[in-house]
Amino acid sequence: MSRDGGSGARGVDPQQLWLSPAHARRGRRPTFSREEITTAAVALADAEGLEAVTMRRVAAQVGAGVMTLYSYAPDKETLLELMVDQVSGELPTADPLSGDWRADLKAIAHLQRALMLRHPWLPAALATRRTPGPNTLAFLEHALAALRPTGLDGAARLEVFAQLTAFVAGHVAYEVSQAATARSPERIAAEARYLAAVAADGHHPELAEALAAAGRPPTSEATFTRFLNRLINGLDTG
Amino acid sequence: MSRDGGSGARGVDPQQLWLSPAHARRGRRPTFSREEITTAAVALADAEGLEAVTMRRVAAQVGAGVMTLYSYAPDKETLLELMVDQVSGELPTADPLSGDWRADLKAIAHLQRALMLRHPWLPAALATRRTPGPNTLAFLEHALAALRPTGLDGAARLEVFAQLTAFVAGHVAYEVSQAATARSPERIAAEARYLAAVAADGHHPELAEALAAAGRPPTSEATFTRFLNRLINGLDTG
DNA sequence: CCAGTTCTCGTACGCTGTACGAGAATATGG
DNA sequence: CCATATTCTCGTACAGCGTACGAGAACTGG
Repeated sequence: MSRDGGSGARGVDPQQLWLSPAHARRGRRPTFSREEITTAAVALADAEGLEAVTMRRVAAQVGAGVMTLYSYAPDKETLLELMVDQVSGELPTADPLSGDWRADLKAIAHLQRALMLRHPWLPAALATRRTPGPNTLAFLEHALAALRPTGLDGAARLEVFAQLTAFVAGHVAYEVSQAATARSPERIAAEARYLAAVAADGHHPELAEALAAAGRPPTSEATFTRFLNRLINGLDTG
Repeated sequence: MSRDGGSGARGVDPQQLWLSPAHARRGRRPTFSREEITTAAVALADAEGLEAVTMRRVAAQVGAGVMTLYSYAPDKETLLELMVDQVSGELPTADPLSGDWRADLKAIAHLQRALMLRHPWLPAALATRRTPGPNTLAFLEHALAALRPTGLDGAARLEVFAQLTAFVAGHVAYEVSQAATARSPERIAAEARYLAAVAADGHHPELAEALAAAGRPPTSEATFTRFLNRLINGLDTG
Protein backbone atom coordinates (compact mmCIF):
# COMPACT_ATOMS: atom_id res chain seq x y z
CA MET A 1 0.00 0.00 0.00
CA SER A 2 0.85 3.67 0.32
CA ARG A 3 1.82 3.58 -3.34
CA ASP A 4 -1.14 5.77 -4.22
CA GLY A 5 0.84 8.66 -5.65
CA GLY A 6 2.00 11.48 -3.46
CA SER A 7 5.64 12.40 -3.01
CA GLY A 8 6.35 8.97 -1.64
CA ALA A 9 8.93 7.96 0.87
CA ARG A 10 11.32 6.95 -1.85
CA GLY A 11 10.80 9.66 -4.43
CA VAL A 12 8.07 10.05 -7.00
CA ASP A 13 6.72 7.66 -9.56
CA PRO A 14 7.74 9.16 -12.90
CA GLN A 15 4.51 7.91 -14.45
CA GLN A 16 2.50 9.95 -11.99
CA LEU A 17 4.60 13.07 -11.99
CA TRP A 18 1.95 15.61 -12.82
CA LEU A 19 -0.79 13.99 -10.81
CA SER A 20 0.85 14.12 -7.40
CA PRO A 21 1.56 17.65 -6.25
CA ALA A 22 0.69 17.52 -2.55
CA HIS A 23 2.78 15.87 0.12
CA ALA A 24 1.97 13.08 2.49
CA ARG A 25 0.04 13.78 5.69
CA ARG A 26 2.02 11.41 7.84
CA GLY A 27 5.65 11.46 8.79
CA ARG A 28 8.23 14.17 8.61
CA ARG A 29 7.23 17.36 6.80
CA PRO A 30 9.24 18.16 3.68
CA THR A 31 11.88 20.84 4.06
CA PHE A 32 11.81 21.94 0.45
CA SER A 33 9.31 21.95 -2.38
CA ARG A 34 9.27 20.86 -5.95
CA GLU A 35 8.77 24.43 -7.05
CA GLU A 36 11.67 25.68 -4.99
CA ILE A 37 13.99 23.13 -6.49
CA THR A 38 12.74 23.75 -9.99
CA THR A 39 13.19 27.49 -9.57
CA ALA A 40 16.78 26.98 -8.50
CA ALA A 41 17.44 24.76 -11.49
CA VAL A 42 15.92 27.31 -13.86
CA ALA A 43 18.00 30.10 -12.34
CA LEU A 44 21.11 28.02 -12.83
CA ALA A 45 20.24 27.26 -16.44
CA ASP A 46 19.43 30.90 -17.18
CA ALA A 47 22.71 32.07 -15.71
CA GLU A 48 25.13 29.41 -16.87
CA GLY A 49 23.39 27.21 -19.39
CA LEU A 50 21.81 23.81 -19.30
CA GLU A 51 25.07 21.97 -18.71
CA ALA A 52 25.48 23.82 -15.42
CA VAL A 53 22.34 22.14 -14.13
CA THR A 54 23.79 19.19 -12.24
CA MET A 55 22.15 17.54 -9.30
CA ARG A 56 24.99 18.65 -7.06
CA ARG A 57 24.80 22.28 -8.07
CA VAL A 58 21.03 22.46 -7.84
CA ALA A 59 21.17 20.89 -4.40
CA ALA A 60 23.81 23.37 -3.30
CA GLN A 61 21.69 26.22 -4.63
CA VAL A 62 18.71 25.29 -2.47
CA GLY A 63 20.85 24.25 0.49
CA ALA A 64 19.90 20.59 0.39
CA GLY A 65 21.85 17.39 0.24
CA VAL A 66 22.23 15.98 -3.24
CA MET A 67 20.09 12.94 -2.69
CA THR A 68 17.29 15.00 -1.25
CA LEU A 69 16.43 16.13 -4.75
CA TYR A 70 15.36 12.59 -5.52
CA SER A 71 12.48 12.94 -3.12
CA TYR A 72 11.05 15.61 -5.37
CA ALA A 73 11.91 14.30 -8.82
CA PRO A 74 12.72 10.69 -9.62
CA ASP A 75 15.63 11.57 -11.88
CA LYS A 76 17.36 14.40 -13.64
CA GLU A 77 15.35 14.11 -16.81
CA THR A 78 12.20 14.66 -14.83
CA LEU A 79 13.73 17.73 -13.27
CA LEU A 80 14.24 19.04 -16.79
CA GLU A 81 10.57 18.45 -17.51
CA LEU A 82 9.65 20.37 -14.40
CA MET A 83 11.84 23.23 -15.55
CA VAL A 84 10.22 23.29 -18.98
CA ASP A 85 6.76 23.34 -17.52
CA GLN A 86 7.62 25.99 -14.97
CA VAL A 87 8.86 28.49 -17.53
CA SER A 88 5.94 27.60 -19.78
CA GLY A 89 3.87 29.13 -17.02
CA GLU A 90 5.20 32.52 -18.12
CA LEU A 91 3.20 32.27 -21.33
CA PRO A 92 -0.15 34.08 -21.25
CA THR A 93 -3.01 31.73 -21.93
CA ALA A 94 -5.90 34.15 -21.75
CA ASP A 95 -5.03 36.55 -24.55
CA PRO A 96 -8.19 37.38 -26.48
CA LEU A 97 -8.36 35.78 -29.89
CA SER A 98 -8.98 38.05 -32.85
CA GLY A 99 -10.67 35.47 -35.04
CA ASP A 100 -7.92 36.05 -37.61
CA TRP A 101 -6.14 32.78 -36.98
CA ARG A 102 -3.04 33.75 -38.90
CA ALA A 103 -2.55 36.85 -36.81
CA ASP A 104 -3.25 34.93 -33.62
CA LEU A 105 -0.82 32.20 -34.58
CA LYS A 106 1.87 34.75 -35.33
CA ALA A 107 1.33 36.34 -31.94
CA ILE A 108 1.63 32.94 -30.31
CA ALA A 109 4.88 32.22 -32.10
CA HIS A 110 6.29 35.56 -31.02
CA LEU A 111 5.39 34.75 -27.42
CA GLN A 112 7.17 31.45 -27.70
CA ARG A 113 10.24 33.08 -29.18
CA ALA A 114 10.35 35.68 -26.41
CA LEU A 115 10.14 32.95 -23.80
CA MET A 116 12.94 31.00 -25.44
CA LEU A 117 15.15 34.06 -25.66
CA ARG A 118 14.57 34.62 -21.96
CA HIS A 119 15.52 30.99 -21.30
CA PRO A 120 18.00 30.10 -24.03
CA TRP A 121 18.31 26.52 -22.80
CA LEU A 122 14.65 25.91 -23.59
CA PRO A 123 14.97 24.75 -27.21
CA ALA A 124 17.52 22.13 -26.21
CA ALA A 125 15.42 21.02 -23.26
CA LEU A 126 12.31 20.72 -25.43
CA ALA A 127 14.11 18.32 -27.73
CA THR A 128 14.09 15.57 -25.10
CA ARG A 129 10.87 16.42 -23.35
CA ARG A 130 8.40 13.56 -22.99
CA THR A 131 5.12 14.52 -21.39
CA PRO A 132 3.69 18.03 -21.35
CA GLY A 133 2.89 19.43 -17.90
CA PRO A 134 -0.10 21.54 -16.89
CA ASN A 135 1.34 24.89 -17.95
CA THR A 136 2.37 23.50 -21.29
CA LEU A 137 -1.08 22.03 -21.72
CA ALA A 138 -2.75 25.31 -20.87
CA PHE A 139 -0.83 27.07 -23.59
CA LEU A 140 -1.52 24.23 -25.98
CA GLU A 141 -5.21 24.63 -25.24
CA HIS A 142 -4.95 28.31 -26.07
CA ALA A 143 -3.14 27.60 -29.33
CA LEU A 144 -5.67 24.98 -30.38
CA ALA A 145 -8.45 27.47 -29.77
CA ALA A 146 -6.66 29.99 -31.96
CA LEU A 147 -6.53 27.41 -34.73
CA ARG A 148 -10.22 26.63 -34.57
CA PRO A 149 -11.17 29.06 -37.36
CA THR A 150 -8.95 27.14 -39.76
CA GLY A 151 -11.55 24.44 -39.97
CA LEU A 152 -8.86 21.81 -39.50
CA ASP A 153 -9.83 18.89 -37.31
CA GLY A 154 -8.35 18.47 -33.86
CA ALA A 155 -5.55 16.15 -34.82
CA ALA A 156 -4.45 18.41 -37.65
CA ARG A 157 -4.45 21.44 -35.37
CA LEU A 158 -2.30 19.55 -32.91
CA GLU A 159 0.08 18.76 -35.71
CA VAL A 160 0.28 22.35 -36.83
CA PHE A 161 1.04 23.55 -33.34
CA ALA A 162 3.75 20.95 -32.83
CA GLN A 163 5.35 21.98 -36.07
CA LEU A 164 5.13 25.64 -35.19
CA THR A 165 6.80 25.04 -31.85
CA ALA A 166 9.55 23.03 -33.48
CA PHE A 167 10.04 25.82 -35.97
CA VAL A 168 10.36 28.47 -33.28
CA ALA A 169 12.68 26.29 -31.21
CA GLY A 170 14.88 25.66 -34.21
CA HIS A 171 15.06 29.30 -35.07
CA VAL A 172 15.83 30.46 -31.55
CA ALA A 173 18.43 27.73 -31.11
CA TYR A 174 20.13 29.08 -34.19
CA GLU A 175 19.85 32.65 -32.95
CA VAL A 176 21.40 31.95 -29.58
CA SER A 177 24.13 29.75 -31.01
CA GLN A 178 25.04 32.62 -33.32
CA ALA A 179 25.10 35.03 -30.42
CA ALA A 180 27.20 32.65 -28.35
CA THR A 181 29.70 32.22 -31.14
CA ALA A 182 29.90 35.96 -31.60
CA ARG A 183 31.00 36.27 -28.00
CA SER A 184 34.27 34.45 -28.68
CA PRO A 185 35.70 36.41 -31.61
CA GLU A 186 38.67 34.13 -32.21
CA ARG A 187 36.40 31.18 -32.97
CA ILE A 188 34.28 33.13 -35.39
CA ALA A 189 37.33 34.59 -37.12
CA ALA A 190 38.80 31.12 -37.62
CA GLU A 191 35.53 29.89 -39.05
CA ALA A 192 35.28 32.87 -41.37
CA ARG A 193 38.84 32.22 -42.57
CA TYR A 194 38.04 28.60 -43.23
CA LEU A 195 34.86 29.39 -45.15
CA ALA A 196 36.65 32.06 -47.13
CA ALA A 197 39.32 29.53 -48.06
CA VAL A 198 36.66 27.11 -49.25
CA ALA A 199 34.86 29.81 -51.19
CA ALA A 200 38.12 30.79 -52.85
CA ASP A 201 38.87 27.28 -54.09
CA GLY A 202 36.66 27.78 -57.12
CA HIS A 203 34.58 24.68 -56.50
CA HIS A 204 31.93 26.48 -54.48
CA PRO A 205 30.71 29.41 -56.57
CA GLU A 206 27.29 29.53 -54.91
CA LEU A 207 28.78 29.58 -51.46
CA ALA A 208 31.22 32.28 -52.53
CA GLU A 209 28.35 34.44 -53.71
CA ALA A 210 26.36 33.84 -50.55
CA LEU A 211 29.27 34.85 -48.38
CA ALA A 212 30.10 37.87 -50.52
CA ALA A 213 26.54 39.12 -50.43
CA ALA A 214 26.42 38.84 -46.67
CA GLY A 215 26.77 42.14 -44.94
CA ARG A 216 25.65 42.07 -41.36
CA PRO A 217 22.47 40.03 -41.20
CA PRO A 218 19.43 42.11 -40.37
CA THR A 219 18.20 41.86 -36.81
CA SER A 220 17.10 38.33 -36.12
CA GLU A 221 13.74 39.69 -35.12
CA ALA A 222 13.07 40.68 -38.71
CA THR A 223 14.39 37.38 -40.01
CA PHE A 224 12.20 35.49 -37.63
CA THR A 225 9.15 37.43 -38.65
CA ARG A 226 9.90 36.85 -42.30
CA PHE A 227 10.20 33.08 -41.93
CA LEU A 228 7.23 32.91 -39.66
CA ASN A 229 5.10 34.73 -42.19
CA ARG A 230 6.23 32.39 -44.91
CA LEU A 231 5.34 29.36 -42.85
CA ILE A 232 1.97 30.60 -41.70
CA ASN A 233 0.93 32.07 -45.02
CA GLY A 234 1.60 28.70 -46.60
CA LEU A 235 -0.47 26.86 -44.08
CA ASP A 236 -3.74 26.08 -45.79
CA THR A 237 -2.41 25.32 -49.24
CA GLY A 238 -0.80 21.86 -49.86
CA MET B 1 57.70 25.41 -34.76
CA SER B 2 56.09 22.32 -36.21
CA ARG B 3 52.74 23.82 -35.31
CA ASP B 4 51.89 24.31 -38.98
CA GLY B 5 48.77 22.15 -39.02
CA GLY B 6 48.93 18.47 -39.77
CA SER B 7 47.92 15.79 -37.31
CA GLY B 8 50.43 17.09 -34.81
CA ALA B 9 52.28 15.15 -32.21
CA ARG B 10 49.71 16.02 -29.59
CA GLY B 11 46.44 15.82 -31.48
CA VAL B 12 44.90 18.21 -33.94
CA ASP B 13 44.23 21.92 -33.73
CA PRO B 14 40.43 22.19 -33.66
CA GLN B 15 40.63 25.43 -35.62
CA GLN B 16 42.34 23.62 -38.47
CA LEU B 17 40.28 20.47 -38.44
CA TRP B 18 39.18 20.41 -42.04
CA LEU B 19 42.40 21.76 -43.49
CA SER B 20 44.76 19.08 -42.25
CA PRO B 21 43.89 15.66 -43.62
CA ALA B 22 47.35 14.21 -44.34
CA HIS B 23 49.71 12.90 -41.70
CA ALA B 24 53.22 13.97 -40.84
CA ARG B 25 56.12 12.69 -42.91
CA ARG B 26 58.46 12.24 -39.99
CA GLY B 27 58.19 9.96 -37.04
CA ARG B 28 56.04 6.92 -36.47
CA ARG B 29 53.35 6.16 -39.01
CA PRO B 30 49.77 6.29 -37.73
CA THR B 31 48.13 2.96 -37.04
CA PHE B 32 44.59 4.17 -37.62
CA SER B 33 42.91 6.87 -39.64
CA ARG B 34 40.42 9.59 -38.97
CA GLU B 35 37.97 7.95 -41.34
CA GLU B 36 38.30 4.57 -39.67
CA ILE B 37 37.57 6.06 -36.28
CA THR B 38 34.70 8.13 -37.59
CA THR B 39 33.18 5.09 -39.28
CA ALA B 40 33.31 3.15 -36.02
CA ALA B 41 31.65 6.00 -34.18
CA VAL B 42 28.90 6.24 -36.79
CA ALA B 43 28.29 2.51 -36.63
CA LEU B 44 27.97 2.73 -32.90
CA ALA B 45 25.55 5.64 -33.08
CA ASP B 46 23.46 3.91 -35.75
CA ALA B 47 23.21 0.73 -33.71
CA GLU B 48 22.80 2.07 -30.18
CA GLY B 49 22.21 5.79 -30.36
CA LEU B 50 24.34 8.85 -29.76
CA GLU B 51 24.72 8.21 -26.07
CA ALA B 52 26.52 4.96 -26.85
CA VAL B 53 29.25 6.92 -28.56
CA THR B 54 31.79 7.22 -25.78
CA MET B 55 35.51 7.54 -26.31
CA ARG B 56 36.06 4.20 -24.64
CA ARG B 57 33.57 2.34 -26.79
CA VAL B 58 34.76 3.90 -30.02
CA ALA B 59 38.33 3.04 -29.13
CA ALA B 60 37.36 -0.54 -28.34
CA GLN B 61 35.53 -0.76 -31.65
CA VAL B 62 38.61 0.13 -33.67
CA GLY B 63 40.97 -1.78 -31.40
CA ALA B 64 42.85 1.25 -30.15
CA GLY B 65 43.65 2.61 -26.74
CA VAL B 66 41.29 5.29 -25.56
CA MET B 67 43.77 8.12 -25.66
CA THR B 68 44.81 7.25 -29.16
CA LEU B 69 41.59 8.79 -30.42
CA TYR B 70 42.87 12.16 -29.32
CA SER B 71 45.54 11.99 -31.97
CA TYR B 72 42.83 12.05 -34.59
CA ALA B 73 40.32 14.43 -33.07
CA PRO B 74 41.09 16.98 -30.38
CA ASP B 75 37.96 16.20 -28.37
CA LYS B 76 34.68 14.38 -28.48
CA GLU B 77 32.73 17.27 -29.90
CA THR B 78 35.03 17.30 -32.88
CA LEU B 79 34.47 13.60 -33.34
CA LEU B 80 30.78 14.36 -33.56
CA GLU B 81 31.46 16.90 -36.28
CA LEU B 82 33.44 14.32 -38.17
CA MET B 83 30.52 11.94 -37.88
CA VAL B 84 28.09 14.51 -39.19
CA ASP B 85 30.25 15.32 -42.15
CA GLN B 86 30.92 11.69 -42.94
CA VAL B 87 27.27 10.76 -43.22
CA SER B 88 26.60 13.97 -45.12
CA GLY B 89 28.79 12.39 -47.76
CA GLU B 90 25.92 10.01 -48.45
CA LEU B 91 23.90 12.86 -49.91
CA PRO B 92 24.05 13.12 -53.70
CA THR B 93 25.37 16.49 -54.81
CA ALA B 94 25.20 16.05 -58.55
CA ASP B 95 21.50 15.49 -59.06
CA PRO B 96 20.37 17.43 -62.12
CA LEU B 97 18.28 20.47 -61.30
CA SER B 98 14.93 20.77 -62.98
CA GLY B 99 14.75 24.53 -62.95
CA ASP B 100 11.56 24.27 -60.92
CA TRP B 101 13.12 25.36 -57.66
CA ARG B 102 10.19 24.26 -55.55
CA ALA B 103 10.37 20.75 -56.87
CA ASP B 104 14.13 20.68 -56.47
CA LEU B 105 13.91 21.97 -52.94
CA LYS B 106 11.35 19.34 -52.05
CA ALA B 107 13.61 16.64 -53.45
CA ILE B 108 16.47 18.00 -51.38
CA ALA B 109 14.39 17.94 -48.23
CA HIS B 110 13.36 14.36 -48.89
CA LEU B 111 17.00 13.39 -49.30
CA GLN B 112 17.80 15.00 -45.98
CA ARG B 113 14.95 13.23 -44.29
CA ALA B 114 16.03 9.88 -45.68
CA LEU B 115 19.55 10.46 -44.43
CA MET B 116 18.30 11.38 -40.97
CA LEU B 117 16.07 8.33 -40.80
CA ARG B 118 19.08 6.21 -41.69
CA HIS B 119 21.06 7.92 -38.92
CA PRO B 120 18.49 8.86 -36.30
CA TRP B 121 21.10 10.55 -34.12
CA LEU B 122 21.76 13.13 -36.81
CA PRO B 123 19.15 15.74 -35.82
CA ALA B 124 20.51 15.83 -32.28
CA ALA B 125 24.09 15.99 -33.49
CA LEU B 126 23.28 18.82 -35.89
CA ALA B 127 21.97 20.89 -33.01
CA THR B 128 25.46 21.37 -31.58
CA ARG B 129 27.43 21.35 -34.82
CA ARG B 130 29.78 24.32 -35.29
CA THR B 131 31.58 24.33 -38.61
CA PRO B 132 30.37 22.54 -41.73
CA GLY B 133 32.83 20.07 -43.23
CA PRO B 134 33.54 19.46 -46.91
CA ASN B 135 30.69 17.04 -47.53
CA THR B 136 28.24 19.33 -45.82
CA LEU B 137 29.52 22.21 -47.91
CA ALA B 138 29.18 20.24 -51.11
CA PHE B 139 25.55 19.58 -50.40
CA LEU B 140 25.05 23.19 -49.38
CA GLU B 141 26.51 24.23 -52.70
CA HIS B 142 24.03 22.00 -54.46
CA ALA B 143 21.13 23.41 -52.50
CA LEU B 144 22.16 27.00 -53.15
CA ALA B 145 22.29 26.24 -56.85
CA ALA B 146 18.79 24.82 -56.67
CA LEU B 147 17.61 28.06 -55.10
CA ARG B 148 19.15 30.25 -57.77
CA PRO B 149 15.92 30.51 -59.83
CA THR B 150 14.18 32.10 -56.87
CA GLY B 151 15.98 35.33 -57.56
CA LEU B 152 16.87 35.65 -53.88
CA ASP B 153 20.34 36.95 -53.17
CA GLY B 154 23.03 34.67 -51.79
CA ALA B 155 22.51 35.48 -48.15
CA ALA B 156 18.77 34.94 -48.40
CA ARG B 157 19.27 31.60 -50.09
CA LEU B 158 21.62 30.56 -47.32
CA GLU B 159 18.97 31.53 -44.82
CA VAL B 160 16.30 29.53 -46.60
CA PHE B 161 18.46 26.45 -46.69
CA ALA B 162 19.35 26.73 -43.01
CA GLN B 163 15.69 27.01 -42.16
CA LEU B 164 14.78 24.08 -44.35
CA THR B 165 17.41 21.90 -42.70
CA ALA B 166 16.20 22.91 -39.27
CA PHE B 167 12.67 22.07 -40.32
CA VAL B 168 13.61 18.62 -41.55
CA ALA B 169 15.72 17.92 -38.49
CA GLY B 170 12.89 18.96 -36.21
CA HIS B 171 10.42 16.80 -38.04
CA VAL B 172 12.60 13.72 -38.09
CA ALA B 173 13.54 14.16 -34.45
CA TYR B 174 9.85 14.10 -33.68
CA GLU B 175 9.30 11.07 -35.91
CA VAL B 176 12.02 9.00 -34.29
CA SER B 177 11.07 10.02 -30.78
CA GLN B 178 7.54 8.85 -31.53
CA ALA B 179 8.84 5.56 -32.84
CA ALA B 180 11.11 5.13 -29.84
CA THR B 181 8.26 5.79 -27.42
CA ALA B 182 6.10 3.33 -29.24
CA ARG B 183 8.67 0.66 -28.56
CA SER B 184 7.98 0.81 -24.81
CA PRO B 185 4.22 0.36 -24.64
CA GLU B 186 3.93 0.89 -20.90
CA ARG B 187 5.31 4.41 -21.17
CA ILE B 188 2.97 5.37 -23.97
CA ALA B 189 0.00 3.88 -22.17
CA ALA B 190 0.77 5.87 -19.04
CA GLU B 191 1.06 9.04 -21.09
CA ALA B 192 -2.21 8.35 -22.84
CA ARG B 193 -3.90 7.78 -19.50
CA TYR B 194 -2.54 11.05 -18.17
CA LEU B 195 -3.63 13.03 -21.22
CA ALA B 196 -7.03 11.41 -21.12
CA ALA B 197 -7.37 12.45 -17.49
CA VAL B 198 -6.50 16.01 -18.38
CA ALA B 199 -8.89 16.02 -21.31
CA ALA B 200 -11.64 14.73 -19.04
CA ASP B 201 -11.25 17.51 -16.48
CA GLY B 202 -13.41 19.84 -18.55
CA HIS B 203 -10.86 22.63 -18.64
CA HIS B 204 -9.28 21.50 -21.88
CA PRO B 205 -12.04 21.16 -24.45
CA GLU B 206 -9.78 21.77 -27.42
CA LEU B 207 -7.32 19.15 -26.28
CA ALA B 208 -10.16 16.71 -25.67
CA GLU B 209 -11.37 17.21 -29.21
CA ALA B 210 -7.87 16.81 -30.64
CA LEU B 211 -7.35 13.56 -28.80
CA ALA B 212 -10.79 12.23 -29.67
CA ALA B 213 -10.30 12.95 -33.36
CA ALA B 214 -6.97 11.15 -33.39
CA GLY B 215 -7.11 7.73 -34.89
CA ARG B 216 -3.75 6.36 -35.84
CA PRO B 217 -1.77 9.16 -37.44
CA PRO B 218 -1.21 8.66 -41.16
CA THR B 219 2.24 7.50 -42.17
CA SER B 220 4.77 10.10 -41.21
CA GLU B 221 5.90 10.19 -44.81
CA ALA B 222 2.62 11.77 -45.80
CA THR B 223 2.68 14.15 -42.86
CA PHE B 224 6.18 15.22 -43.73
CA THR B 225 5.27 15.86 -47.32
CA ARG B 226 2.27 17.87 -46.28
CA PHE B 227 4.25 20.16 -44.00
CA LEU B 228 7.07 20.45 -46.46
CA ASN B 229 4.69 21.55 -49.17
CA ARG B 230 3.18 24.14 -46.89
CA LEU B 231 6.56 25.55 -46.03
CA ILE B 232 7.88 25.63 -49.56
CA ASN B 233 4.71 26.88 -51.16
CA GLY B 234 4.75 29.79 -48.74
CA LEU B 235 8.31 30.66 -49.53
CA ASP B 236 8.13 33.66 -51.81
CA THR B 237 5.23 35.44 -50.19
CA GLY B 238 5.82 37.45 -46.97
C1' DC C 1 5.50 7.12 24.83
C1' DC C 2 5.72 4.13 21.05
C1' DA C 3 5.25 2.43 16.37
C1' DG C 4 4.88 3.66 11.84
C1' DT C 5 5.78 6.66 8.24
C1' DT C 6 8.26 10.06 5.64
C1' DC C 7 12.07 12.94 4.62
C1' DT C 8 17.18 13.93 4.62
C1' DC C 9 21.62 13.04 3.08
C1' DG C 10 26.68 10.83 3.66
C1' DT C 11 28.87 7.35 1.35
C1' DA C 12 29.94 4.73 -2.55
C1' DC C 13 29.90 2.88 -7.37
C1' DG C 14 30.35 2.92 -12.12
C1' DC C 15 30.55 5.86 -15.72
C1' DT C 16 32.22 9.94 -18.34
C1' DG C 17 35.88 13.11 -20.91
C1' DT C 18 40.57 13.96 -20.98
C1' DA C 19 45.63 15.64 -18.97
C1' DC C 20 50.01 13.62 -18.40
C1' DG C 21 54.07 11.20 -19.50
C1' DA C 22 56.56 6.91 -20.50
C1' DG C 23 57.72 4.07 -24.27
C1' DA C 24 57.45 2.28 -29.14
C1' DA C 25 58.06 3.26 -34.01
C1' DT C 26 59.83 5.79 -37.75
C1' DA C 27 62.73 9.44 -40.64
C1' DT C 28 66.69 11.90 -41.12
C1' DG C 29 71.79 13.61 -40.52
C1' DG C 30 76.11 11.89 -39.62
C1' DC D 1 74.68 1.73 -39.11
C1' DC D 2 73.95 4.44 -35.47
C1' DA D 3 72.22 8.69 -32.88
C1' DT D 4 68.72 11.76 -32.53
C1' DA D 5 64.50 14.11 -33.34
C1' DT D 6 59.92 13.52 -34.22
C1' DT D 7 55.52 11.35 -34.05
C1' DC D 8 52.21 8.08 -32.51
C1' DT D 9 50.30 4.89 -28.83
C1' DC D 10 48.13 4.17 -24.64
C1' DG D 11 48.19 2.93 -19.21
C1' DT D 12 47.28 5.52 -15.41
C1' DA D 13 44.92 8.96 -12.98
C1' DC D 14 41.59 12.58 -11.79
C1' DA D 15 37.58 15.32 -11.36
C1' DG D 16 32.94 15.31 -12.17
C1' DC D 17 28.58 13.06 -13.36
C1' DG D 18 23.87 10.51 -12.13
C1' DT D 19 22.11 7.82 -8.69
C1' DA D 20 21.49 3.17 -5.43
C1' DC D 21 21.64 2.22 -0.69
C1' DG D 22 20.73 2.59 4.05
C1' DA D 23 21.24 4.96 8.57
C1' DG D 24 19.20 8.37 11.20
C1' DA D 25 16.15 12.51 11.99
C1' DA D 26 11.50 14.43 12.20
C1' DC D 27 6.90 13.97 12.46
C1' DT D 28 1.81 11.69 13.21
C1' DG D 29 -1.70 8.77 15.03
C1' DG D 30 -2.77 5.48 18.60
